Amino acid sequence: MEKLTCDCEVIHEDAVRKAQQTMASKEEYLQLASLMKMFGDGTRVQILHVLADQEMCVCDLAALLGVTKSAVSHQLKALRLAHLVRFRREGQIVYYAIADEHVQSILELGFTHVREEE
Amino acid sequence: MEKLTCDCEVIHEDAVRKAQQTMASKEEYLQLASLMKMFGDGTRVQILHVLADQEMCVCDLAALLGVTKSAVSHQLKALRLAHLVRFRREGQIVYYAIADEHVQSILELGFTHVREEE
DNA sequence: ATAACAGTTGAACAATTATTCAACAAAAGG
DNA sequence: CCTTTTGTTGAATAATTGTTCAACTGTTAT
Repeated sequence: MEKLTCDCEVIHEDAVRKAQQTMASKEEYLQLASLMKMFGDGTRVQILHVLADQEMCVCDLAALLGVTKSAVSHQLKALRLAHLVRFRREGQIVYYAIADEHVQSILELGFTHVREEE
Repeated sequence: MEKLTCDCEVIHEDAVRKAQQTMASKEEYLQLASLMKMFGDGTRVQILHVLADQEMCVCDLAALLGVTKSAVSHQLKALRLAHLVRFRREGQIVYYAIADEHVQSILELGFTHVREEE
């Protein structure tokens, strides 16, 4: 039995109960939110879109996006932790690429939605 | 001809040029990022997931999520501006629902990705 | 060794953001 | 008309976040 900590009473008890049953756990929503957060930044979304076509090294990404290597590296680390990119080292150069096809699918759905708005 | 404002030289000129051609405009990336940002918060993503199943009023959402009506209303406004939810008023009660099927598709892809991680 | 270059990291700073509180608008009912 | 209730709004606050700078790692070449 969970106390409802809000400033109002439930109006449609049936709807709320039904929702409670179909909901995922709070942790899962937080995981989902932090995944989606990766797509919620201009620099990161550019990186992901570019890497969906071809692998690239940090330096080229920095030049392409007009930011410092450091900035790109920080963002790539975040994307790595979210399992959205993978990388391979070749000498001193590190090449990054998209981790899997989900990334591309999510980007495409997003673009579709954006382009449909008036 | 655009000056590259970063702290390094281009290493793979061909890769960078190819990327430049397939890239969308900066504005489009920012629009996409602000769309995806809507999914990048625990409260909002819960709201979207719940509304994907059934419409709900602000009060019930607040009770369900354990936050104030005000917090829910602020988030619903953001979701409205991103064209992710629509609403109808019935007396004093305002019912919110998902705007279109894209929302559900994006959520599902996200959940799939999250659940695939070890 | 030493120098040069690619990349990473942590601290600091600025900017954005999510929540609460309080005040307000709009509808319903006594 | 006055009260109650749903919902919205703006200001304030706290927390998160993206970038830069500077220092550091590791690899390559002289």
